[in-house]
Amino acid sequence: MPELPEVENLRLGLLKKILGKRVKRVFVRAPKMVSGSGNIRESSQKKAREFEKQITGEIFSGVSRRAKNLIFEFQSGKRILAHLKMSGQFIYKDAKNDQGELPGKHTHIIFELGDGVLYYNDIRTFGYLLYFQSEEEVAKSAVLRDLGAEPLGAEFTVRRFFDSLKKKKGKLKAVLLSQKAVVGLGNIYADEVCFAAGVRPTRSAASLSLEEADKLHRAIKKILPRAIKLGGSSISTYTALDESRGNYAREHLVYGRGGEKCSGCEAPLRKIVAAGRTTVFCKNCQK
DNA sequence: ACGACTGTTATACC
DNA sequence: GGGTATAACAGTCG
Repeated sequence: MPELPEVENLRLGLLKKILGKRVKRVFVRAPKMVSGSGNIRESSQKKAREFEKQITGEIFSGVSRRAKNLIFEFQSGKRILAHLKMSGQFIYKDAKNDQGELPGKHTHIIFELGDGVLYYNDIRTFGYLLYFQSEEEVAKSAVLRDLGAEPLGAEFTVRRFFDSLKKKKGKLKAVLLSQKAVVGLGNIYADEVCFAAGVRPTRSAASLSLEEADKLHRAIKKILPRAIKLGGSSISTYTALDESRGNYAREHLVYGRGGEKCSGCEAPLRKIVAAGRTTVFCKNCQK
C-alpha cells in the first residue's frame, strides 16, 4: 500500500495513539514477518518468541520515519523498524474491540497496550518488523544504509538532486523507484511528479537539465506534502490507523488513468511498462 | 475460470 | 552494469 505520504500519515496517527503506552503483550502469529538479525526471510518459532520477549514491557517514546520505513522508538532505546511493502496495515483499536473484526485472518502481529490494541495486518505478507537494541543499530542496518535523501528534509536540494541524477545510468522512472537519489516515491507518486514536472519517466535520468531537475524537485516538494495533507492515496488496501481512507487519489492526474484524456491537453494518456512497472504519461505534456 | 494485475524491493540472471 | 525477470503472497478484475 504505502509510499511516503501514506507511511507519514500512519506515523502521525501512531504518535497520537501510542506515545507513552506500555506494551502489555505481543503476539507474533507469522514468525517469518519478524526478525532481530536483519535476516528477514528466515522463519522460526524461536524468532517469533524472541521478538515477543524483546518488546513485551517496552514503553513507546516516539515514532519516526525513514523513507517508507516506520521506526517505533521505546524509552529503553530499543527500536522496531517496520516496512509495509505492498499491503501492510497498522490499525489501532481504542478499547478491546467489540465488533470482533480484528484480529482477522490477515492479522500477523498484535500489540496489546492495555487500553488499546495495535494490529499489523498484511494480505500479501511481504512486510516485516525488525527489532534493534539501539538507535545506532537501526541507523547502520542494511535496510537503511543505502537510502538517498529525504524529500522533505533540508538535505534534498536542487543542486544535490541534479548531481545525483547526473550520476545515475537508468531511466528516470527506475531511478525514482530505486530510493537512491531521493526516497519515498513509489509507482503512484513517481508518475505524478514526472507529469507535474513535464518530464517523461522514460528519459535517462542523467539527461535531465538543471531546469528539469528543478521542476521535478519542486513537484516532489509540492505533491508529497499535499498528499500527506489529504491523508494519502487509498487505492485498494490502504487505510489510515483508524481505517479511514485517504483522499489524494482523486487528485491523481496520471496514475491509473492510462487511455483517459490528459488533463493538460486532448491526447490520451500513454500506458507503458518502464522499470518493470506500469507507467502512465502524456506524450505532449512531458518531454 | 484463468490470467493479468496490484502502493515494494532484494536477488538472479543475460 | 543496466534491464529485465523472478520471488515472496493473496486478492481482485475483466
